[in-house]
Amino acid sequence: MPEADPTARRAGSPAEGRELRARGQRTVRKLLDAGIQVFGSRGYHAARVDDIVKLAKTSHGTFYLYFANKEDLFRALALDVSEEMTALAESLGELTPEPAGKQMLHDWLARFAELHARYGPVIKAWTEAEIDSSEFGRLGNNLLGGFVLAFGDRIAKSSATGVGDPQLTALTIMAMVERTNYYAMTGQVTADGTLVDTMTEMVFASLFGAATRPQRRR
Amino acid sequence: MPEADPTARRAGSPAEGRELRARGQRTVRKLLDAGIQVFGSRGYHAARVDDIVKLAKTSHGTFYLYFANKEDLFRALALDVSEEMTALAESLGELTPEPAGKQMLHDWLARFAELHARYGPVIKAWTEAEIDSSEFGRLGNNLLGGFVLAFGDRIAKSSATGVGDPQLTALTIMAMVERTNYYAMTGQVTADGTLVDTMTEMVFASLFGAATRPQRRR
Amino acid sequence: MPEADPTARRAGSPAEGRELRARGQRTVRKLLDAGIQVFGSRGYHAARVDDIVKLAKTSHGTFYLYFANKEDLFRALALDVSEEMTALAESLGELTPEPAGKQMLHDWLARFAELHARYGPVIKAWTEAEIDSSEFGRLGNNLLGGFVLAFGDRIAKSSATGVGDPQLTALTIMAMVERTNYYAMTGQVTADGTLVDTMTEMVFASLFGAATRPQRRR
Amino acid sequence: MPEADPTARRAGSPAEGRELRARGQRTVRKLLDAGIQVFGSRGYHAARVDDIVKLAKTSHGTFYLYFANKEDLFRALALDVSEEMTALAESLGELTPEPAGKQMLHDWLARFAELHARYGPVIKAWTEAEIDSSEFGRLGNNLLGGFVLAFGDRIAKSSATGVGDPQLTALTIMAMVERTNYYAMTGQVTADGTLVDTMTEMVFASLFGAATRPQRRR
DNA sequence: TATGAATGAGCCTTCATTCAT
DNA sequence: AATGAATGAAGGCTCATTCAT
Repeated sequence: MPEADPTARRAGSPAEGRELRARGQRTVRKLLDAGIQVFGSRGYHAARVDDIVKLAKTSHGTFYLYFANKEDLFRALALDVSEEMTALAESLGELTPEPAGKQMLHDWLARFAELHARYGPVIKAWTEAEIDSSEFGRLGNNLLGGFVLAFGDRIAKSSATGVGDPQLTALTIMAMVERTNYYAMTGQVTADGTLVDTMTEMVFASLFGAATRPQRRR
Repeated sequence: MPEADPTARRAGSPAEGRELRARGQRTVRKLLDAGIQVFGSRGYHAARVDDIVKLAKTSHGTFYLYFANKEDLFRALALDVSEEMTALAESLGELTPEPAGKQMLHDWLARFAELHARYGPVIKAWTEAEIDSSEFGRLGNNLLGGFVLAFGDRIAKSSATGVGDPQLTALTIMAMVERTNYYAMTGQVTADGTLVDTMTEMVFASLFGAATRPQRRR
Repeated sequence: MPEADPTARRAGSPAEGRELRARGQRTVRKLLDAGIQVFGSRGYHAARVDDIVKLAKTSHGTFYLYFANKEDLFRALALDVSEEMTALAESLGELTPEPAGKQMLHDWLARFAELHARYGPVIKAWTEAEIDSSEFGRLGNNLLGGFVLAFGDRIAKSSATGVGDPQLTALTIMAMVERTNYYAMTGQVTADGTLVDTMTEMVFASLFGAATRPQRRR
Repeated sequence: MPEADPTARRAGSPAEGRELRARGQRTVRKLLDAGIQVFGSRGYHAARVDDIVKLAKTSHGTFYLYFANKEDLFRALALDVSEEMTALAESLGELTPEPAGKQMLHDWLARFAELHARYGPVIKAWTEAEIDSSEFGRLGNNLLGGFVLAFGDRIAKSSATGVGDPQLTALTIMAMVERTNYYAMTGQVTADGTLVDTMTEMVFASLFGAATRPQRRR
């Protein structure tokens, strides 16, 4: 399971950039990484450029060489998240009551958990940044919207006819998935495979009932 | 130089401690109400004492007459929420697969939605305030913890044996309930009765399967 | 010759304001006065809000209570100057070759010198501020423009038919008057009555020739 | 670590000191020219080294290879101006009431206007730089002083006995000449030959009266 | 009990200057 | 001879909190 290469999608670096620019590239990455950490631990508003700069072992001047301001760095991070999340949403397969469908769902939720573990801090700060920035707000909506649309679409196409409005169901499911991962991140629950298992059962049961669950058989 | 009387801050406890005169009572209430609004619309950090004071049509001096600082006002609000939420958590009845059990669940979720609609802004800001205040953090955990404990307890006592760890299931359920209500508050979904219905179905199905759902019969 | 009351034209203070507001009024005036001094000695860009605040014996916070920023304070000052200068321009009387006309000119130039002595520092900084602010620029043009128009008008109506374009002549005259006063302010020449006398002679001669000058008679 | 060679900075002195290679010469010239433009359009303080460097299509590092700092570049420019202006001051001929004298005056003013058009931006910034640099201040005084001395001397030697103190008269004349050219530069008046004509008339009339002006004859 | 003027620590941002390549 | 990334001191501005009335 290869870590997505963080270099690949940022700025204008085709493969690995040229020698001379390598330094700048490294600095930008240090700042972005520091940003993830600081936004995560302090939140958007409480995050100080000074914290980010210190963590990245660089200077204020350098920060403003690459980013217009705090918001700009955050936006860069948010865009990254947005892209990866959108891709994930679109990768959701067909929902079927068969074990294969359950497995697919399980894997998808596992990938969501993985992504969330990496970008959770940004997502957490996002909610806060959303507050006064319409752009972030829109991004936030689109992010969720993408998932709800994708999931709702799969529900509608599935045999889970028992549920009500597919979109609404999709929304509650995504609410659960997002928030449970958030709880895991903030340490309010231990994040191990069990969490993904439990979520899978929850979603599966809510869509197809408990029929396929062997325990119910006894 | 009298320390602001802590009892004065609690909106619902006029019995203990020196009573405030009617005028003071009114001022405190105006400030608390303004706090809910401003924390809700701006978030904890971005909320300005000036905003609160202006909305309450009073002055900075008066603010600090009743509250030690911004955090203090927020704590007062948070305690209110905490109390009401705890009471709600404890009021959850027995979970049964019968229609009566479903009805109980539906009513309970409706009451949750009601409470959330009232205190949502505070809950929203809570997440943000949590970040750097261990006390708020604990409050937050306890709040969620109370729900998870109560819900987990009811699951364990129910016939929903098919689910895995009751506590974990309870957590995912509460995650869904909380976050869906949050989405409703931020307008990312229209908040009407349908939402409560959908959540009820989701929870019910995830606990007892789709057996009671007439649609599955055909 | 009464000093123009600086209180009269600023802010919203009808006669002397109310008791409670007196404090604020005083603070604003202290800041404006400090502004004149600091802008004068350091120039617009080099002037530090800190300098102004220290001279006014107040704090940064207070400064921003009354002025949006450095530019705002400067604009307030500039408007004062603009108003007084415009009034002065309009007060120019009829230009005649008679001794009475010369006397009028002399008095008018003396009043100009007086005003310049008071507001010189602001006028000096103006040139600098003009550079990047179109608003200030326009103010500057209008200021000069008012004088040129008024003076040109008086020339056109006078018997000084020998001169070329009245407006152009007026411009050169105002250039001389303004700049000479500036030299006086910066100490490049000692500012006493002789300066006004010399300017009067200059202007008079350039308009009406040397005919009225007794020295030429011999 | 070689101190920037001071001779390198003087645009017109390639003879003394180590000669720069052609490339270096060109770079210095580009920087000086860019300096004139940027100081002119932005003013001394608002001028950014970055602006100069970009306009000169070179780098920060290169800038500091040839100039110790921003002030150093400005000084180089100021010295150029100073020299040319001093030369001009000394070239002023004899002031006589005859047409030849008027012609001489006219030509001299035209040359002043020419020089001002070229170096105006520097002169403009000079005033601002003067403020906090005693050296520039002195330069400024000397510059003006040279003109006043030269002009005063010519007045004293002339038959213009009607005027008062020759030095004072010279000062007001130079004030007019300098400021009118400044107005022309900033576009507050259109700069064509008429301006020089008008100034010539003004100066001539103020020195010798209107006797030679044909218009007065009728 | 209430007011609003005053305070100043703290944070974001700029830009002249240095340094490694 | 040239480059441009990096630096950090300095300055503008905000806002929670205090104080005089």
